[in-house]
Amino acid sequence: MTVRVRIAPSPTGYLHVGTARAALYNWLFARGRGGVFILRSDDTDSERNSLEYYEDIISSLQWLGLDWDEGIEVGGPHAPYQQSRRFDRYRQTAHELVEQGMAYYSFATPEQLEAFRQEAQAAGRTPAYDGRFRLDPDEAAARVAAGGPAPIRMAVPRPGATSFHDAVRGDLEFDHADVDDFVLLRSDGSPTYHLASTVDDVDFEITHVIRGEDLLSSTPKHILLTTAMGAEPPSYGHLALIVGPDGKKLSKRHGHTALNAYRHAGFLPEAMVNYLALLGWSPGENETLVSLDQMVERFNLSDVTRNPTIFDNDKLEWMNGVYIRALSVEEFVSRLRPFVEDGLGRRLEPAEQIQLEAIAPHVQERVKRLSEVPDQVAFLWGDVHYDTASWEKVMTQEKAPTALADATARLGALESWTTEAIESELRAMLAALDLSARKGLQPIRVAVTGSTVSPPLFESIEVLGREQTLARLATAAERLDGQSR
RNA sequence: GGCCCCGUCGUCUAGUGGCCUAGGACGCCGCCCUCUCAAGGCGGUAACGCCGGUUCGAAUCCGGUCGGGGCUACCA
Repeated sequence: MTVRVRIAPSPTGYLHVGTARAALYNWLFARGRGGVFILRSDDTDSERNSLEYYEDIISSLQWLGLDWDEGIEVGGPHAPYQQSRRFDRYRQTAHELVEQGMAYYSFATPEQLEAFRQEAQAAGRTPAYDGRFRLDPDEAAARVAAGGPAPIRMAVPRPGATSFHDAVRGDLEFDHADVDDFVLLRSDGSPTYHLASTVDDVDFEITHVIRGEDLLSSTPKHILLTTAMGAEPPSYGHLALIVGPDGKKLSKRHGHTALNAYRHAGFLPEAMVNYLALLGWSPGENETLVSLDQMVERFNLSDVTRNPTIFDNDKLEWMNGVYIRALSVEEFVSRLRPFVEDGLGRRLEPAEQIQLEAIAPHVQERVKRLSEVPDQVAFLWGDVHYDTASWEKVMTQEKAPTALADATARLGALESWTTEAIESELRAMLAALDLSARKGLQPIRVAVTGSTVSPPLFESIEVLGREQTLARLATAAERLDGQSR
């Protein structure tokens, strides 16, 4: 039997990192067994859906490199893959279940239900509605015919229990006393999540449902429903939740939960995928850096961990740095150009593009995120901005003026503007003034780049160019002079 | 409250009765390298929640306990 798995986000928010990880695991599972990966849109909530979120889900998945074989955008044999377009099918199913006596119109009032729950809780029982206010079929039918709106509830067989084997957690059993007669169809005729999701899983012939642990206790409902529909339940595998530093389900207050935030922050999709994969799964053999291909080869649901995992930004950043450094310089440049142009607020001129390519190898090993690059290369274009702390720290040194003057003279007279020549001139300056490289070069760095922290000085000077370098040395000298008077 | 899941360094994890004086990675600390910052190299810090039991032997099996989390809607 062909493996068919799905990921079913709701377009009521940007793609969440937890959903992204679930998508990745489903994708790995499918790809590793010649299966089919499906992208479905669980858009039953017309109030909160938005096109922006819908598009974000698609672009985020594409960015990660997770392609789907069937689903929204690409279509497939079971199209449409949007729940909002399948309401008739859900209603039909609910009505069929009523006819078969497996579900019923519920006329229990909210007050009755509330009182029941209170009482159950007070008595130390699970507040699961057991259908005690259910009308007999004839009376219910009469009230429906009279136009009384009512939700359709599942008639959960009691006593009874549902047991299943969870691919990551093992054998589980739920007593039906703890499963309530859940609503299938609301009184306004709209389907609940349980109904829509289960009907789709059956119709789309899903074989394995790999999803978050938050749905673990709803699984008996889904199995009951599937069976009631006369279908064979899929296998289930529940992933532990991704939590914040406080151990609670990852949410906005912990920081970024939207995958696109990481994209914009300059994380590479390769790094993101690698990190996400390791958040709850280990390839074994003490390995940390794993490519998508290797993951496909090794991924196994039984190797997925059961403990909740805390999202560790530090490790993600470290990993991203590793991936950035592994890029070829050309690749690095092409990926970071958008970030640089964004920072600049304009397109790069051809000459600037050449400068960027020249400085790239030196910033490549100094950043953990692409978004850090603009700041590091900003000194190349536009006016120098002197960082106050840097200036204070370095330019107040006794020999700073002399070093600037000497460097200006030497570089001004330089014939070939190469890193090597620049370095030897500046080292000659150090020797002449009896300064250590550590101390003597800092004034030059601040004069040229504006900060005590920059890419390597000699390379930076070469890339900046003779004209600009000399102009900046002059500006710094003037400014220093002005301050000393 | 009820039901369910989970419990190895700060974090992600390896570990499936002896190979564990518990391994790797991030972080942190120190040293080296060095024109700044990084990167890199070397070294260090640090964990089996607790109590019983089974066993010649337990991180690994069992029970309890404590702790954390999820669900508990005509949300998804």
